[in-house]
Amino acid sequence: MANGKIQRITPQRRMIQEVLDKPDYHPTAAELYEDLRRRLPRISLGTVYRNLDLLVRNGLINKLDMGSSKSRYDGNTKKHHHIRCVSCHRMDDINALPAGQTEPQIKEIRGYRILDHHFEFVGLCPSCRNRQNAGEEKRL
Amino acid sequence: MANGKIQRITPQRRMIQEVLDKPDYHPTAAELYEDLRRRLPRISLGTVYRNLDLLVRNGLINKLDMGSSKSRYDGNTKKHHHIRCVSCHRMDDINALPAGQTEPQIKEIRGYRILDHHFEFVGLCPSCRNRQNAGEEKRL
DNA sequence: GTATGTGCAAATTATTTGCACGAAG
DNA sequence: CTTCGTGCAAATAATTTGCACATAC
Repeated sequence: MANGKIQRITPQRRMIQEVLDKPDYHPTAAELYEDLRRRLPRISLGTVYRNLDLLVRNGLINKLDMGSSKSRYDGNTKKHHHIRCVSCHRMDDINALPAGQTEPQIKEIRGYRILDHHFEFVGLCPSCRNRQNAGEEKRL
Repeated sequence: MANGKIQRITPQRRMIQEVLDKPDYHPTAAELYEDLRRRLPRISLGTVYRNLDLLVRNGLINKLDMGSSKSRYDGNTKKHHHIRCVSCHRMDDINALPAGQTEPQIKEIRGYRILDHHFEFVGLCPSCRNRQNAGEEKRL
């Protein structure tokens, strides 16, 4: 993986993209690795990380770093936002902003040239709302 | 640090809060540690992490996990948003949303009970705009 | 005086990388 | 065939933790 361009299509690479194409699926590298192993038993975690990094650098997937030490990856490259569960760390897509909200069009703030923006909503997912006040879940 | 409540005020704990009170200051744990060592030469990195975690759990500071493997910490607990430089990872506060933007008031999306939301703007900070197209900086 | 907090060092977790072999083009 | 990619294992980087001593209250 000398430079940053994708040169070859390997089964590993193709499968990573294919699996990440599911909607509302934002796995960590380790979760993705477990998924992939069912179909490519000899794949290694290093290969998963190398390919994720390559796909991110080529703009084919996105890396999400939010509220956890582990990165998550998102195959949906269309503009959208996320909602994350504070309790179980589940993450889902939000394709349209809530009523009355519009995407900011501004190009400069505080001297920065603005390239992009994200919303993140934080809350309790449907499952965690139920067993809510059952104390903190995994607090990773 | 048996449970989650702050029991005692130690010089280390007081100094961490005091240093984090500066505006537009969002250091990583390691950066904060270096800062603190100038005034408390014997402080340890473990103590910094333990106190940051405790302060976060008590709502006295915020932890920011965005676009990097290192967490940053923010002493400003008033509602605000951030802009982050893609190149040098500098991060600044945005206290008011851009013209036309309002804070979402919605309480539920996709079955989640919404507790909070953040905007993050991403762009090039003033310094990096200058030496821009000078290729990628530290890509941490 | 006692429980909580600290410093230190070792442990853990997530991610990255060197190297020899394998496979895409 | 040649270069790029993979598996494996070891290396790094960030964060957490066990333990004996120190200190806030």
